[in-house]
Amino acid sequence: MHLLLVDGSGYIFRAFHALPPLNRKSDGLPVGCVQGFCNMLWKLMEDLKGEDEPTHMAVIFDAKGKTFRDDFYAEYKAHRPPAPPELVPQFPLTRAATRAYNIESIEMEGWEADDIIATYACQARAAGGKVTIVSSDKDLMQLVEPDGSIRLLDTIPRPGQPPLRWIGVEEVLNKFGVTPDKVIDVQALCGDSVDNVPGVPGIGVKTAAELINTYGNLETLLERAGEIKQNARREKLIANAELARISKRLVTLEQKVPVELELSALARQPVEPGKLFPFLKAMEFVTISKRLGGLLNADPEAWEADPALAAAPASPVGFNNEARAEARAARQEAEGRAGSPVVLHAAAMHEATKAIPWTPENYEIIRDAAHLQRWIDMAYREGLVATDAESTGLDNQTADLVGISFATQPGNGAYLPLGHTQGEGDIFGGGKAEGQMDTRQALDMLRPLFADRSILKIFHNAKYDLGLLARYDVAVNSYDDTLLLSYSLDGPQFNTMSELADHWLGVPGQSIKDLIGTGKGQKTFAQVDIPAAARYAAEDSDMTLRLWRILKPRLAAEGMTTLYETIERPLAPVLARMEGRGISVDRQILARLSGDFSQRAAALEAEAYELAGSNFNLGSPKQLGEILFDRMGLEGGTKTKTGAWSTGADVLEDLAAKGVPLARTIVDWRQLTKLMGTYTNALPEYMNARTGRVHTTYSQHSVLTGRLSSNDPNLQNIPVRTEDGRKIRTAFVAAPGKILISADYSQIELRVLAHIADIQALKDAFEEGLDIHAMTASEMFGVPVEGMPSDVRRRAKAINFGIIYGISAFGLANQLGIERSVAGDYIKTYFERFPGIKDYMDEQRRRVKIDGYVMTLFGRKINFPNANSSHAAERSFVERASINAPIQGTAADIIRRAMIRMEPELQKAGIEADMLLQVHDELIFEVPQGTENDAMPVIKRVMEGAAEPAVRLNVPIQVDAHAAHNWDEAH
DNA sequence: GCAAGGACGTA
DNA sequence: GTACGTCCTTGCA
Repeated sequence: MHLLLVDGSGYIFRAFHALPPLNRKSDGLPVGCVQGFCNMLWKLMEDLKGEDEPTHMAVIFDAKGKTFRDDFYAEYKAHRPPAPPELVPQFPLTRAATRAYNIESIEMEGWEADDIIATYACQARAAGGKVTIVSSDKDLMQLVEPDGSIRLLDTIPRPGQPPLRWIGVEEVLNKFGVTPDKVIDVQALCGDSVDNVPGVPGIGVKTAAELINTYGNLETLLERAGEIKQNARREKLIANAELARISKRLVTLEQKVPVELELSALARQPVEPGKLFPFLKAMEFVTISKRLGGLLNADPEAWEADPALAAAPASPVGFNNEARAEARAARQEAEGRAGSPVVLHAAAMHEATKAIPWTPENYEIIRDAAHLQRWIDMAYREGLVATDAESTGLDNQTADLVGISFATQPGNGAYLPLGHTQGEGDIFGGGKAEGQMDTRQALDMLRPLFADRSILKIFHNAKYDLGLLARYDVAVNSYDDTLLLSYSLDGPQFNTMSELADHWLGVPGQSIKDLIGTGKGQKTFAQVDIPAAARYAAEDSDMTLRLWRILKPRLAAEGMTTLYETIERPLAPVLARMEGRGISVDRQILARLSGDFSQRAAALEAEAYELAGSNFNLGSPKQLGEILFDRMGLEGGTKTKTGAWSTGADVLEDLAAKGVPLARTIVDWRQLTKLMGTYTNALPEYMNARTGRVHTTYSQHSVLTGRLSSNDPNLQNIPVRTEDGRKIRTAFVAAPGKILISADYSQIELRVLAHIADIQALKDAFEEGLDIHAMTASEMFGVPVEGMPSDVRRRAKAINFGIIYGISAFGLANQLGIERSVAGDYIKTYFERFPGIKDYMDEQRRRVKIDGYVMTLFGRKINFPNANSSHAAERSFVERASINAPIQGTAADIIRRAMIRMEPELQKAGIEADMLLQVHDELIFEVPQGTENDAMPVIKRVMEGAAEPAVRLNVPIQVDAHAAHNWDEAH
């Protein structure tokens, strides 16, 4: 018999430190050690052929938890740091690898791998067999037998040494200066700092071997310690005799572990392709699979990946597609499986990262090129750097760069100040503060780093930094964004660094207000003194890096990799460029409108005072309510939730219809003042002095359903419904020599609904290009489309929208001004005419209660933590929102995909067109005049095909595009 | 100076 | 009935 025992745990740790990191391609799971382990096992079996070929074999691992040694010496291995988080998911995988090779994998709680190895080695030797222990652990040297029946084999590759190194008595003598039977006595004296075996302080291997060789063994030495001549050595031995005895117990391997498997059960089994290839495929080890396939004369492609270990399916999930429903089931199972490797990894990264202490005193201030170069070098060594640009404001189109911070490992950090000023209270802002690098020199050094695709830059809100850095001609390739990671995983739940730090790291986030103040006395970051700024900025990068370590692995664990990598991350630079371009606004048109509106508003104001019989603040709903309902005593007033009179437009319209002229006056006045306050007066304030254009800021991470939002100014709510409102659109103009194109999706949400809920009648109508609201009316009310009264169509339109919004009889009645019972009948009829709708709605209601979220066709999750609220109104709200969210969200995903593809497609087609704005289902472009007819078909094609190939919609998507010199005419 | 509420602009 | 952002008033610190 020849028994081969492999020290699996020892191998994993050595592989971890020796091999470069490797991640599974489809989900980023670390698998470097697993791959190394697989290679090692195979190579071992190849190398040990002929007379060294083992007849029995097992791989032994350390089990987690305490061992009997901890019972009598609590400090044993106490200083050992927790396993690196990348290693944690690989522990179970190496066990699985062993089984895949059809080799016994053995571990026992309470025992170290070495004890189990010792036990089997002794058993085999007693049975007259030969034993080879594959390990480079010196603790196992005590087992070596002079007769060669037990040997160690070191297979860890070392430069300049043969690949296989046999360790027999001679090698043990070289290492410990004694024969194997005395190794434990030597170790008892010299101890082991790694395992925290104390030994006798001040005695090393050399002295220990000399003493043991002189006195024969440890007990004799300790008994006769008084005879030793050297004073210090004698006293140490006498004082620490007990420590030496404990140390000996610690290093002595137990040879009588109650092992479960008999020796005979370790007899070698042939490799079975049916066990091997499903594992290798799950790990995505293509090269190993091919090589072993050739050697075993088997086709690796004949086996599917082991579903228990494979990457979670990232494919999007739909409602009406059976294959996708299956994928969803598989993914949810994967998500719920606590022991799944990616889930394990994510949890380990979270734990490990949280445990890293905060050491702000270590943050550095970079004041010269040499120091900056050291940080650039560190980024190259790590392959990544978290970074954050500090600037003078929140708008990256006007703010100036003040400094840049970096972190390459959790706990380190540096700040490169560039634009700090000196001297406060001086209206000229003082000069440049001392001790800062020249901005141009620093950026020249940093440009290659930011552009280097092999170095990952980690931002929090990359869009801001990308847009700011672009103004300094710094291009960024290869980046991650913790804000978008968080949004992909958790939606808009955590929006700020502060909230993320609080939730994931358990530390309070920083407040910029503490540095720059607030209100009138607010400073800019440039005025903050450099040490304080450095502490803040470096910590920001440190936090970003820590958050990244926690959030990135969650993508794979929770099946959100595709969403993040194909939609969220690539969209950020597209938005940054749109923000940077801005749109041209005609100041004169706005000024003329302001004049017109304010004159008319003033007239209405006077009229209102006349009608009310007194002057009051027309802008105060409180005062208006009191005048209408208390003083004038009008009937039919309703109260808001705070008990104030309700004076909304619908209430005033009702009153006007009942012959209250004041109500009409107020409605008109409100419209005009709204247009002035929000648009004609406000927009010119947003014109950028540098570009002469208006630059909105998009928020990619604020909307529950996946839509964008626009702010400062909001260019997604420019008026369109009223004639006066539309005049404002005429002020959004093309630059000289250019023309605007507006391209909008026609009925995108109803089409998405028709697809998701699989409504044949709706799909047919879209296929035939019918007027969808007229078709609905005709189905519901039995009125022919030809010559249909406009009111009938209007009612059907309201119902169609109602369906998208998660219809209720109450809401529909309100909208149409009809009885609730009539609205209920409408809904009933609708469900009868389009039966799939009800199924869809019920399915979403059911899912949100089970899962706490619903999903778009592209796999975006929309969370509803209150789905099972005890508050009935809240529950109903969640039900409606969960019906709407997959529809609105899928439409949002589609236009996001269109935007990501638009620029490369335009370029490919040789078309010069700048994408300027997005308004949920509409994209605005600026193109050279005369090229619009070339641009529009490309734009249409990209938008209409944006769902594919990820999702094949079974309704046609239609985009209408128009070109004109201003937005009103183009729309 | 700030937060909340009401009102209203968009898809 | 869904999803947003902004302006203005009000009330409190």
